[in-house]
Amino acid sequence: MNKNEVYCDCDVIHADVVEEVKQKMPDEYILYDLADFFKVLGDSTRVKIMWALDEREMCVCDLAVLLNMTKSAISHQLRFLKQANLVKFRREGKIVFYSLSDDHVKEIFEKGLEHIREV
Amino acid sequence: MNKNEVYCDCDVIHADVVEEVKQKMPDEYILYDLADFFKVLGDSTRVKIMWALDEREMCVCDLAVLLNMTKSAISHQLRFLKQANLVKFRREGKIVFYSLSDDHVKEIFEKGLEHIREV
DNA sequence: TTGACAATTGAGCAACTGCTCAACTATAAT
DNA sequence: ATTATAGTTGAGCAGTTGCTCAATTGTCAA
Repeated sequence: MNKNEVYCDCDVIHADVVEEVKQKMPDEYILYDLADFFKVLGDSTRVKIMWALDEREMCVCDLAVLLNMTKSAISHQLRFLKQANLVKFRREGKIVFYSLSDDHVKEIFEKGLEHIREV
Repeated sequence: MNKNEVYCDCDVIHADVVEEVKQKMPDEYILYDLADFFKVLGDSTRVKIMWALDEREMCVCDLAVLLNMTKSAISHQLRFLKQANLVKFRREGKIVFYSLSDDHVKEIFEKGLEHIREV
């Protein structure tokens, strides 16, 4: 796909505004990564996991029991959270304990929760 | 589907932990709404729109030109953002101007951006 | 009233996502 | 070694999502 192709179906109305905003626009990949970051938090199962891990370190089985889901389903979602660096883990024998990996994320998560509770 | 049915395929390992976390767990719908909130921010088109509106109030056409997309596509996404109360709008003749509706959201959005830039 | 243009909307489709299921690995106990 | 349990993984499928396209609404100017 040609990146320079024009898909827009209308003429610019406020050329000055568009130009000004375009100048300041961050690199494409930054906004892409930002969307991916929010996307990881944009699923109820993952949000529940995040909330639980925000309370306590937990293993896959406990999470499965808590959320009444299969280990497999939980494990799949933990994979996303791991890849996005939202959770970390430690192994203790057969058991793998998960916890939140990042205070920054914790803050954003808790701010989101606060926002929802006010609406 | 029966809500009380058990889907989990394993026994609880740390019953005390699960019980404690279950007690504190917010109502189902709260975490559901939180996921929906993040989900709205979890798309690159909507993130770009949010970023642009964080800079300046803009009309549909200008957004379409800025992001090189059709008015229709932009309008569809603005619909989501409207429904989620992330943007507000005002009509001026034929033109509809959109802007961010919420300082809380602005803060979460900017914190997310900051987080991405640090990684 | 008619035409022009900004914006919205619904149907439909291709791409994506979250789960299930079955097979697998890792570790510990016997 | 064998068995049991915790956890992971890949394929596949049903449900969801973001776009296109065409039709429509809303507003203004001639």
